[in-house]
Amino acid sequence: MSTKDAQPLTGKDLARKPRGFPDKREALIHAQARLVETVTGVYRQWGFEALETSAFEYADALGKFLPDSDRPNAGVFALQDDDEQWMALRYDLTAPLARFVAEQGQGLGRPFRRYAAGPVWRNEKPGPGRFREFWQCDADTVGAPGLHADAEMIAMGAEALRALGMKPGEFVIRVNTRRLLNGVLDGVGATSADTRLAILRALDKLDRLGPSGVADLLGAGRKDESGDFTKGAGLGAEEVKRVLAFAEAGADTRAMTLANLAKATGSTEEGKAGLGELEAIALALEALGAPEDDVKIDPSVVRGLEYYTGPVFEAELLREVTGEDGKKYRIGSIGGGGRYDDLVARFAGETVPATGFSIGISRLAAALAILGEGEKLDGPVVVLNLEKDNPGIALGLAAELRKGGIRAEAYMGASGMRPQMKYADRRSSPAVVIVGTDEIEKGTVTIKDLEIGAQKAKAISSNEEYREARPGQIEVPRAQMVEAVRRIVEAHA
RNA sequence: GCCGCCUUAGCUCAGUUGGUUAGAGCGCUGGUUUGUGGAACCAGAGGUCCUCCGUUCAAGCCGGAGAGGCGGUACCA
Repeated sequence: MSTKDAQPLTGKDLARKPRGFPDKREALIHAQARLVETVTGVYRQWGFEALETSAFEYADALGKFLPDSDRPNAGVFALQDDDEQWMALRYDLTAPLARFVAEQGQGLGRPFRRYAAGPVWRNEKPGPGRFREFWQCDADTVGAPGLHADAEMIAMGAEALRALGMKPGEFVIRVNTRRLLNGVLDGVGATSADTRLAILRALDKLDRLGPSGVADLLGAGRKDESGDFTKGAGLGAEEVKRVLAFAEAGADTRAMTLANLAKATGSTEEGKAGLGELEAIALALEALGAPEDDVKIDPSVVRGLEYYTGPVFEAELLREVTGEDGKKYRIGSIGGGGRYDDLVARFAGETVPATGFSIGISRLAAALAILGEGEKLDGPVVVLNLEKDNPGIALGLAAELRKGGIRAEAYMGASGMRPQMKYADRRSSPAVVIVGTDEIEKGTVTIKDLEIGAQKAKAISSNEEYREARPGQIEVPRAQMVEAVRRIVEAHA
């Protein structure tokens, strides 16, 4: 600290972006806006209403459910208000909802069904598709204890992902319940909190590490590629086998998985109760028409180690994603949720059953950007500034186009024509308007369709020919400019 | 947090046994063409060789420490 303070940063060293806090440009902003609009549209259709809370909450309202109880100060961004109370940026949209519900008390009718979209902040190590500031889009039902409320969340989540254009097999929502997991833990005689936690964490990695990796983690431990060692849960060989058999009970259909689980679960109270929960959810999913491809029961889903009390769900992008750099990226989880019956009780004393689903907008947008599915957006029409002594001509024409409802700008600067054309090209302009001495004398404007121009240019080899051809170019009387430009712009859209 | 790899221009990188003024391609800004996107040619801008300390007559290159980045792992409400 002291060394750095003594040598203040200057110049480029000063222009540093904190990692994990993305700068978003045109294409990404529009992609995210479309995602939010689509997802909230589905939530509204299912009868949820909008609720926005602010970025900051008091740290104690975010509660003991901090990111990592091993490192209580990491995970959230916190600061002290001028009355010395600790405030923290929200790390999800659920904890603030619980605070809101508790604060409103009986005044809020129940069940309360709300959706929300906005940024959340987590102070963690960022990675590809993983940020310290990112958007989530949530729906929650507060005050509904029945399992059909959880099933509704799951089916609606699947519908939202479908609405975003995902095809069968491109994503899956995997469903489990904490009670079933508790049954397994009881079944192998895991009593200490540490051991139970280690087993759950190992299970959660089944899809990434595979059965042998999970077996290592359940037993003595596992060494990763870099040689780092992770201590295991310390189960005996027989227990490892039983836990793995349970975790791998997932099958093609929900009914088959349930049948497998009935065999693997054993006779513990919690196990039976958990199985019953999943059966009830499966039934409701049937009624809601949730496709088998979209929603699977998967006993290896753990998720939410702290506040989930019952069913948990995890949405995963299955498509393999290859970036422009040729590298393959694993996007993984793009959403999830579950039942959190005790969260409101922290504030109110009164237990309020609640369940919710959350879609990770930023991660999805990053995935779609990597997939190259960002929208190609047209830039503005550019009016070239050729009469350098009289920039008012270009300004006036641009104003006229805008008045006609066309997105347009006059070129700012006094460069030659070539740089101005290059500028319009880089902006992805649909057209440029060219008015120089010739046009002024004739009372016309020249309009160039840049897309047609680009297509025709491919067939032209010499530079002279290219210039002579002036592809995609028309000259119209000045009075017809707005209409002629509009035709070109609309043909692009 | 732990482990590994990496750090030279906006980007991708070259840079010999330590040797004088650190380069290329792409990109950017312009010009050749007072008026045409691609191509060609020409020019220009752009560098704390990550930082500091050390070794040396001499360090982008060698040694040490630190920082940052990437990947893995842990964690992920």
